[in-house]
Amino acid sequence: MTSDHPNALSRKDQVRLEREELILSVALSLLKESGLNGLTMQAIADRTEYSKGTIYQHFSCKEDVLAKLVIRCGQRLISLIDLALANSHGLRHKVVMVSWAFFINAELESETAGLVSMVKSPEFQTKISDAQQADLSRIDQSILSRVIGLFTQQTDISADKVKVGAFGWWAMKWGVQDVLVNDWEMSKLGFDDPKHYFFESLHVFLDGLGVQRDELSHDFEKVQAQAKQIFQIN
Amino acid sequence: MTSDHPNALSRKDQVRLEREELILSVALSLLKESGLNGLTMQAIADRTEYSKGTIYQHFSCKEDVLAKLVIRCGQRLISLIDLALANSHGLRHKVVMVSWAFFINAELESETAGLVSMVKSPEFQTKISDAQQADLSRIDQSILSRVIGLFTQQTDISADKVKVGAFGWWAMKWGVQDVLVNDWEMSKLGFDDPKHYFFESLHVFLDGLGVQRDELSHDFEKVQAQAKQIFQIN
DNA sequence: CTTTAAATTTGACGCCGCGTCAAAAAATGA
DNA sequence: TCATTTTTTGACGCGGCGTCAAATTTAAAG
Repeated sequence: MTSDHPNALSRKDQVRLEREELILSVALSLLKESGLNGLTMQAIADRTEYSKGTIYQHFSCKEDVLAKLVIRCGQRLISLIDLALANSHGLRHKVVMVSWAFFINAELESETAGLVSMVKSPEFQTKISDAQQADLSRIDQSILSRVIGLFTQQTDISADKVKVGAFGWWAMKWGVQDVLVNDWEMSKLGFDDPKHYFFESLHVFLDGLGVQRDELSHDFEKVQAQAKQIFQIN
Repeated sequence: MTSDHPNALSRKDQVRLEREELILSVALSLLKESGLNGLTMQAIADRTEYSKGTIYQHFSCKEDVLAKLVIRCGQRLISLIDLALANSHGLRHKVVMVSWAFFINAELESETAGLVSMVKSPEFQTKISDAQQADLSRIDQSILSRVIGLFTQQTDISADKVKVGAFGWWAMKWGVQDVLVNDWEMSKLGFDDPKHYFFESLHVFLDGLGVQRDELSHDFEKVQAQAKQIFQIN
């Protein structure tokens, strides 16, 4: 039983992979339509026209499905970040564009983005496989190492500030994500557009770090348009 | 049936309130011992020596219990913040001490602190009463208004930066909270003590805002000791 | 103290979703 | 065609949530 295509997946694996895709896409659509509550294993089975047992041959539990969704979302994010880094110039501009990668990725699949912090909770982690935990961990590592590398390579920031820069950006970014995904009552307190305030805060932070200013980066609308163009949105 | 103590709670209400306390303390201890999974309505009933039905006379659902825990935790936080504000001087020092209020509050009851973002999720919000939602909302408002007030009153920050300052601090703070409660694999990337990095980042941010520096605020150990003293920890 | 009425407590019950597994169906191959 | 392996199926058991009719307790009235 040798494969016809030595380098390709066997027919069996091919089918298996396609079905996994199907299950995930169905899960995502259920999530969009009726939220976490509407996403049940039975519902996935019904919608995919398979039975529950078959679903369980691909995913060990509900958490496994959700984790996989988050992992895919994270991988897409990384590719957006790489696009951002490849299409920007200067530390400040790069940091801004990387931040936009996050926002746009979250917009592309807000349902999934909202699950990230839940997936990182201890309760959740105990239910998923070590492999999945490792995948999730690797995503954060990939992102953070890119940011650290970015701060390191650029000349306009002192060596001892590199990690502080990466950390501060990381913390701010997650804080805002939290605010955005559940739409925290920010507006009730006069913060109508959290993204605007995020970028203002980010610039203040970069100022504090001693990162060189540039005109383009401070123009919210212009940078947003640029981001959408780079990431090919709309 | 007039009350013996005109200004006090009626006997009935008194009993009711005591029992609510009991239920919450039992819920908290269950949470500490066996996590969210171990916290079931039946377990609360067993531990309190009441029956499930009676528990349900106090709380409409499990989420109601959790929300109440988070609200109490938030109220204690506000009192810590007020202590911090009353015992610190100058904008930078005050911001630092308020941040410590958060960290120490989270340490005092880490189980509850870890629930905050979950409680804010849309799924969760649909399950709790409007009153609870309002209480939760009010806590954030109280905190943010104190911080905004703080930035407004001080003279070393321009008016148009006030909201940016409050927002940036808020975002950073939540981001770090996220990192701390689930212990995000920060250490794997060389960020051994997130709190240290948080305060370094915070100072960078305050620098960027143009907040006056002072010696004390930059000494992590000293400020931590001061915070513990003010909040009467240990 | 008894009787009656109201208030409170109880836990068995119904429901739903998860995950399992023996049996059925399909695929393989001889 | 039939035997064997692989895959699929959905009925089932379990556990937790929330309910509600019945039991118990408390209060009031006679």
